[in-house]
Amino acid sequence: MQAERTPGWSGDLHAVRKLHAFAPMTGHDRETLSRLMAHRTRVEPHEDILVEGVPSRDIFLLTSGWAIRYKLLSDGRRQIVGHLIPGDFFGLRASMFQIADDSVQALTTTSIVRIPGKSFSAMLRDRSNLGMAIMWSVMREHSILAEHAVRLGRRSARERIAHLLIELLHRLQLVRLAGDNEFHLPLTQEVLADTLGLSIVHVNRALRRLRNDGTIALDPQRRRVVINDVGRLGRIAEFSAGYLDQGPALGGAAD
Amino acid sequence: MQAERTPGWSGDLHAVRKLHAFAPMTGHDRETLSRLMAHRTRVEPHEDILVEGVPSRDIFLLTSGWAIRYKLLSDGRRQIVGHLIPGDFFGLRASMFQIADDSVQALTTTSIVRIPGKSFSAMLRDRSNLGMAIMWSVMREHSILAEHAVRLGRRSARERIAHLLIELLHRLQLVRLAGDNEFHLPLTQEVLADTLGLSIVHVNRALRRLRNDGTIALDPQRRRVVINDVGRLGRIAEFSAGYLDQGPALGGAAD
DNA sequence: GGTGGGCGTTAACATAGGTCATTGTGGAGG
DNA sequence: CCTCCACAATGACCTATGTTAACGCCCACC
Repeated sequence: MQAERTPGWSGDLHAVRKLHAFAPMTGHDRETLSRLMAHRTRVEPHEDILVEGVPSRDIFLLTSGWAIRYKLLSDGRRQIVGHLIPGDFFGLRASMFQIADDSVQALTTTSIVRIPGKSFSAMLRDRSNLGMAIMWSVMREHSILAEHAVRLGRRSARERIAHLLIELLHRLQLVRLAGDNEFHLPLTQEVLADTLGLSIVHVNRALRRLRNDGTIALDPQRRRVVINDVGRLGRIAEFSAGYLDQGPALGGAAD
Repeated sequence: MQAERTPGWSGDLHAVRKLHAFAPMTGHDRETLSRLMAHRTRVEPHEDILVEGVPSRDIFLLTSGWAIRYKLLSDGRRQIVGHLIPGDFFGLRASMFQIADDSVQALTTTSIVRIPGKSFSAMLRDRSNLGMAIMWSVMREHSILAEHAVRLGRRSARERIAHLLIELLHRLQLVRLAGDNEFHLPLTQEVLADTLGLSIVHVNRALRRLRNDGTIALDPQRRRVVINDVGRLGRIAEFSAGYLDQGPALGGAAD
């Protein structure tokens, strides 16, 4: 369903802010993006945008709301392999391979922009900053995924939660969707559990401990987290932002 | 330390075979590769080739032996995030960002080829098949990593081992380093544990069960695995090869 | 031909985290 | 106003996996 207008850069600043952190978005790039954004689509919660095993050629940009990338096992177990927030692209891998190798589902009402595979190829061919910036954001996603694996394989429940919260804080700050120490977190405990490889009950326990500690505060109604002591949470998580804050090495592969 | 000669394609077939699965390697591509391979380096077990946090501009190609990609926590916990086998490239992310965001260490005596960042950039700029093929192999690695996360987050010890073995069987077969149902596996139980997010003891237990089952056979001396019943192991793992066997969509982003 | 170190194997025991079951609460819809 | 439903919260209990500790084997090295 069609939704918001696209008056200049009102709602799409997220992507620009993020990409800008990598490569300067020229007027031309912005124009290109803006043209691509001509038609946005609204997606409702629980709707799948990409489905594992199904062909897809296009690239997507999430412009508002949250989504997850996940895989299912036949007995219903689900592992969430990533979270998509405004400014994130997805579908690139699916467009390079024949088919999507994981599913993407909206968590909240979201709006997305579909960039035809052809347009994206053209951008790459022209070596526009935009194309390069998107490649960079794929690499960054790869880094995030590697940290996710460490979280799943070698951290305790408490550490996993702490680490995820700090990671999200950083990512959201980059697109100005988080304050210094608080943000809107539309994840149910079930989603957290499937992200962190834990049971719902245990997520609840660990969360409560963190709250009793006074380390964080949750407002379940407004779905808001406040991190009372960012330093402490970071220490629990043993978080180091290296994998998120890397600028590009412009002389390198992207030269 | 300098080692083998590079007479034509003797030892480097692995990479070619793998890349060929993606895009036809023209004579020109082969020539380029071969020029790049001019000097190979030998790396001894336990030697780090890349270190998390340390700058690196070059791309590497592993031409023989095994290596791992890993991260450490301050108390010594280690999570292996990937295995590198002959034909695998690494260092691309490190070259796009300022620094490596994980470490790469040789498991066996290996030989590697260092491709200067500049040469790689040039290949990309020229849109050579080689450059594209390398991008493709990065994407494939991303897919493998996503499956790794699922393995860590939502599979039991037994399933994790089964899944890893089948994955390695497939990957090794692609470069002709595995037979129909057996291959050389130079991973100690400690490495398996750090890969699978388990303790050494528990890896041992799960492995023994698999052996008692008759599902697999191990020759610890010769470091060889024989999978007596590939179908069964695959069913235990709930393995589907989609994420490994994807050919390229040449009309897509790589068009 | 000792000896020491790396690796695999096992048993006994400890615990983080899973499962099951129940209750509360707020919002959506009749 | 009542009902339903999704979600959070918690207690009781269970189990997969971790920990500690010991032992054996092979092999490299002295």
